[in-house]
Amino acid sequence: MAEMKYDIRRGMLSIQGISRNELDLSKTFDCGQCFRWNRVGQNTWCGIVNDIKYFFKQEFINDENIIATSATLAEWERFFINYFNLDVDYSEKYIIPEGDTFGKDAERIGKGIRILRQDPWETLVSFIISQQNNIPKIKSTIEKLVYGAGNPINMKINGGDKSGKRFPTPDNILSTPTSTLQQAGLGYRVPYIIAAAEAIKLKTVDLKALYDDNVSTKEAIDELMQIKGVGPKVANCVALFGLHKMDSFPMDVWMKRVANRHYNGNIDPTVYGEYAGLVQQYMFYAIR
DNA sequence: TTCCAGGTGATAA
DNA sequence: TTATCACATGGA
Repeated sequence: MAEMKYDIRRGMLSIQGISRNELDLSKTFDCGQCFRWNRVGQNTWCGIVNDIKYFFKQEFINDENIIATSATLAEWERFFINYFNLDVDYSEKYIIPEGDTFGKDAERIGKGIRILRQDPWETLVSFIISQQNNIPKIKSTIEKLVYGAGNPINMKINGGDKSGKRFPTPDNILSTPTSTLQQAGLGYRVPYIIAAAEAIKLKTVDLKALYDDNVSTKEAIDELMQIKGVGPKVANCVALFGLHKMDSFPMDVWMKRVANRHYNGNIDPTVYGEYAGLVQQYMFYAIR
């Protein structure tokens, strides 16, 4: 990656030197891996990370990819480069075999997606909610859950403060009345969310330990599946988007469609190499 | 009204 | 081991 150049104008940090193929915010935030980044204007997104509300804007001027953000330079360097995984050159991390035409097409369409390093607990809750649900409803359910069960905070927004809610902790979930959880629209997933909160609180499942690179993807998935309501699909999503196990390969209805249409009903993720999960996201983005 | 959504657990064979 | 079914909710 070329060296990043920074410019600060009117309090907004501007970043140049990242190509469109390396980071495309629209694809990254809309590819279904995250549910709390919302488009608030043309090429502009707003999201809450580390209890701070951030704005990101991406513009392509004369082929130059310019990212503007409310994050400070220190926040960008200390947190977001890692969050967007920008210290890794994706092009060397996966393989799409010759003759895999759908794989090549998906790569072309999806290039610019980054696999975000999201909070593991938030990812676990989010993907339990995602089951048998559509993306707009997942987003609204998560918002209602945060509003109903999260602790209030003063969020920093462009220097000012505004009250908001923190993503509910396992303790928050366990101390929230079931009726409140129901009102968030969780449906039959309420006991699953409670089971997840208990597993984390009792350390039956230790997300921090699973994050370690020495823990294999299979070990992490097996442990996550101890939680009632977490099956192979949700466990793979948590492993990929929350634990950064890049070879996780979630198989959902859309990927089954991909398999049926392009791979004779069966995809072998191992052919795509150590970042197979990234290829999965290219495919998911391309088919939807 | 019916169908569907980034599935899973329980049950039966 | 695999196949089938119920499960809440809300948008299209």
